[in-house]
Amino acid sequence: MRQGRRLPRAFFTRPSTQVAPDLLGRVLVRTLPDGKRLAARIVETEAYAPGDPASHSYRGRTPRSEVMFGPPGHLYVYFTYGMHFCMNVVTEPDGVGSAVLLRGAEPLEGLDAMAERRGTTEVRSLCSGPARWTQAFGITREQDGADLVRGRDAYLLEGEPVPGSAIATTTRVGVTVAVERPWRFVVAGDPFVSPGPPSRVRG
DNA sequence: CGTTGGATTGGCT
DNA sequence: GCCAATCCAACGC
Repeated sequence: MRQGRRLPRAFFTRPSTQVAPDLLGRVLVRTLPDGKRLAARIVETEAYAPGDPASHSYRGRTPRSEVMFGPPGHLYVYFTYGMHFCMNVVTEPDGVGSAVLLRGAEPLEGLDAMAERRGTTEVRSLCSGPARWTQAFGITREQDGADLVRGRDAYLLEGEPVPGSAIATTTRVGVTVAVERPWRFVVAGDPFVSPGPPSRVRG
């Protein structure tokens, strides 16, 4: 299956609210330490913007959020709830704290390795949910800051972008502030989207 | 330095 | 539907 070329730096050098819907249909590839390759098609994202009270960048640079303020096209990985990792794609120019949370994907390649890490063979439980996906892909603190444009650990391929008419928006999951910003983007009706708030298809 | 609660998940009622 | 698991960032004193 052909997935095209890597997404270039310029793809990420835009507002997170533009990058988030544009990431749907793209393919995240992971090279495990043993050389095995995993791939999945993105179906669910969330945008976190500068000045956004829900963003880790809202209160300025901290050791944790530092990568968010760095150059675009890098991975921002954080640890939460004492046991889970979540991964983001850094957006906007160097110096701006902005990113897109990767929340869900359709497994394409390396399902056996994903199932082993996840402890289940249920395909819809492998990468549907931000912490499930990082576990399936073996993404931890060690990949925080990884360069998706030039690196080998993880990268993004063009895949097939999803047209606006097939994208639905909702409020962000688990976010109690800034509910007026409907910045969760999903492929409408896709079975690999995790359950979430009621969605509305874009016009 | 102590407290609080989180961009979650899975198991149990 | 409810809640425990389990770390640590951020904030207040």
